[in-house]
Amino acid sequence: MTAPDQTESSDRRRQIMEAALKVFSTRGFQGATNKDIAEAAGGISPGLIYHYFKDKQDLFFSLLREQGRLIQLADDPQQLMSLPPREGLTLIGHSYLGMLDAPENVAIFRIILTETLRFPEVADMIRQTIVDRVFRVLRAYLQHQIDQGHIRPHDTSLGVRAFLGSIVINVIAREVLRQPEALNTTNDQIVAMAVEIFLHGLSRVGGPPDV
Amino acid sequence: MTAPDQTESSDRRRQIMEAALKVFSTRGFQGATNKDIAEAAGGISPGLIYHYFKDKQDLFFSLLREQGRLIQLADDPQQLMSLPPREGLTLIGHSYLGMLDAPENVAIFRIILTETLRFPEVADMIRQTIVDRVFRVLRAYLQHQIDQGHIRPHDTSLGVRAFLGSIVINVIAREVLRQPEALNTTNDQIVAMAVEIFLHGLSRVGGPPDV
Amino acid sequence: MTAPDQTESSDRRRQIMEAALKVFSTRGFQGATNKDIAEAAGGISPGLIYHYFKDKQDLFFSLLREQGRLIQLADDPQQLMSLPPREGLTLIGHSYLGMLDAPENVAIFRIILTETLRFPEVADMIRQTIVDRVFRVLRAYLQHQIDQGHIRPHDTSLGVRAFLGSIVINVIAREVLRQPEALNTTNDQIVAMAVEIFLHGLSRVGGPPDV
Amino acid sequence: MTAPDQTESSDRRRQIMEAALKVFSTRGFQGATNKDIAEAAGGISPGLIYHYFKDKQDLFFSLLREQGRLIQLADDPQQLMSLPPREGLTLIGHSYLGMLDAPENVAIFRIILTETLRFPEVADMIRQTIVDRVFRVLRAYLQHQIDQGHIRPHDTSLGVRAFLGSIVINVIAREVLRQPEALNTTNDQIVAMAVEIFLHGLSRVGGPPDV
DNA sequence: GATGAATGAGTATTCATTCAT
DNA sequence: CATGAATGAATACTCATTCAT
Repeated sequence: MTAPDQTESSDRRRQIMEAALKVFSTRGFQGATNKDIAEAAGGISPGLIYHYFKDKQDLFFSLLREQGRLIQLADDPQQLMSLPPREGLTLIGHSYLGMLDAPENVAIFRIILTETLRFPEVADMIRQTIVDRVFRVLRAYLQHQIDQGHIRPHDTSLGVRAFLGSIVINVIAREVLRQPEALNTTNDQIVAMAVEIFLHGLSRVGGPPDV
Repeated sequence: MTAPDQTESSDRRRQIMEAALKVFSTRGFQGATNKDIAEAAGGISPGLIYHYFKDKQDLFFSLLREQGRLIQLADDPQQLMSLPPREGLTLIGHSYLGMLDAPENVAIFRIILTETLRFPEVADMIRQTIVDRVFRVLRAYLQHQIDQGHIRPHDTSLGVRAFLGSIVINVIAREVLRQPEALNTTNDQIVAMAVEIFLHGLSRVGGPPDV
Repeated sequence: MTAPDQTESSDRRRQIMEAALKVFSTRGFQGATNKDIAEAAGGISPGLIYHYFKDKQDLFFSLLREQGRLIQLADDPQQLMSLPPREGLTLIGHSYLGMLDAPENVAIFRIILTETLRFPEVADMIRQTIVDRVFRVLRAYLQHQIDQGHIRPHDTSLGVRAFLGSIVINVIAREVLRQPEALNTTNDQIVAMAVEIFLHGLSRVGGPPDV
Repeated sequence: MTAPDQTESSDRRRQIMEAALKVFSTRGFQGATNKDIAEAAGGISPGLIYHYFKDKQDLFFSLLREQGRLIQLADDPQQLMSLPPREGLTLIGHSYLGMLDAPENVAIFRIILTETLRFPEVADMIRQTIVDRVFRVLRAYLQHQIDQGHIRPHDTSLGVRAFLGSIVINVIAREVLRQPEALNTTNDQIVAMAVEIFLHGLSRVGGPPDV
């Protein structure tokens, strides 16, 4: 008659993880108390967390694992591959940057930066569930464009990092350092600049006409 | 004949700060206990820390402040300005990246990423003592090259971030995420790629000959 | 049939306050450790105190506030007013002195003397919850007796203090200074002397016959 | 050539005791740190205290002992005894109350109230050096007046306390409870009221004419 | 499932006291 | 005499975790 227990239980579990995501992202792993999390989860009792998770660290890792899986990337390689460099990179850039705009993902991003030092496993986990996926897609795309003759051959591992770095640093400047200039920059500007540089550079010599 | 002995007390202070730098950078502000720091400072009594610093936060901030001041940048603008783009950017890139190679500075970098969320003041301090100085030098250089006609006019704020981002991300990949590919990359490769992309991009169309 | 069990938690709270009252009154606020209090409260864990009180000062103030409320005074003004001076003052004197006989109230009295310097708020609180109430009753009574022509007009504020002072000093002599002579004096003697003096004085000139 | 060491040393000792008197009286024994005292003593080093006193408690007791001795009372019994009741009591009252007006003595008074509970020895010491002396003088005076037929025979121990209590309570009301009415009262008013009550009481029946 | 009282192991901090200089 | 660095013991307070209900 009643809804299956399983669902109800999963809801509660998810509710706790969502609360934990918020709290961990603002206070860090050590700074977040179980009481904080319990309150953020709609005022449940701190003890209840231990019905769903072995301990605080288990909650933390479960959170990263499951949240990491939810992150959506430019994951339609089929369609991506057929795009020419400017369009493809713009798509990837926006996809990646847009991902960092969703509050849950900013939270994850903060946690990565914050807790990776304390828990080496977090670095591994994040690499496996997020970073490597992005890199794989982007490297495949670059290789494809090289094969197509649109882009010069180069160390794509370095190339991928250079391209993503020129985008991601803006998020750090915004969210971590809160640099005034960075706060006024739109995602469009960021991606356009990253793509333009990646493809043509800013040198006047031998480059395309002025931007 | 020798320098006066009065440095003894300052030595102890410095000794504590150096220990704290290590401990904070691996365990974070909250994770570092005074006991840890006291042990790292050669087994002194934890109470002694309070002779030199008001409290843990004072130690932390003193540390960042004084360490931040020590960071040496490509600070000879005179010589820098006269260099053509490739040489100038390479110099800046190496200067910046080399700075991050010194263990104390990697520690500072980790702390920045880690504690900036918990202490907004840290973001301010770091911006003032480090980031803004780097940005100022680099923006001035770019503007100069634009004025000279070597580089196309563009939003230099975005340009600076793009260039530095394509370098700094390698440090994150190395030190934070410990990506295997990033660990095998030399500083020379990183800077060369960043400069090449920044100046000419990787597009075959209208670009220079293959790298 | 029996009262609901929900008092369990309040019982614990009260148990802690009672223990604290004892410990504070003998060791003072600073001298009382949470360990002392926890042990006096039946060997509970010191941490448990923080379930019921924000911190040590909150426990201390809660204690004074709630205990202060419990103090019963000659609070039936109706009946009091109709009594002639000797009976009325004797009643008030005994009521006040008897109050100081209860061990909890001696404890409160000690705390007042002891901590009022460190916490000005304690003085305010005690004045409001205890002293002002006593003074109000007694001043009203004196004024009434003046109006009735039984007592000469005078500054009743000073009069009240004189009467109470001649009683209270015996408690100080007993409980604080432990003067041998004071220890042998009964409450009856104290009150009788205070009343006699207050009404007739001890001068032979123009006074009543010998006591 | 230099002043005798002994004096210089005594000066330093006295300087520390004076500083300690101030600090103890505002912060209590436990609340006063050696650092506080050293600073109040003109910025000497905390360690120096241990040249003159065995430990903090020794400083505290030395202080009370020596300060107690300094307190000057209505100590010319010869002259006192010859005064009639009103003049004699007024002199004693003013002498006692005036003593409490000197800041050092208010400090002592506060310390008595505050630390007597923690150190039973303090009660003994104070009783011996101050209270008993006052009582002895006053009891002798009362007995003399009784013998002279000026005052009715009574338990002079109780009588002394009643008289002093009606005065001292005003100091408590002022200094401890900070009662607004008490703050506006002059010493003259206090003593006059205490003497008037002690001699004639406030009853209209059989008393002297209105005050 | 759910609560929240209870514990115990920690942690920052304070401070009297010592002692080398 | 005098300093102040150094210690160690104490202490208020926090919090993850457990468990009886």
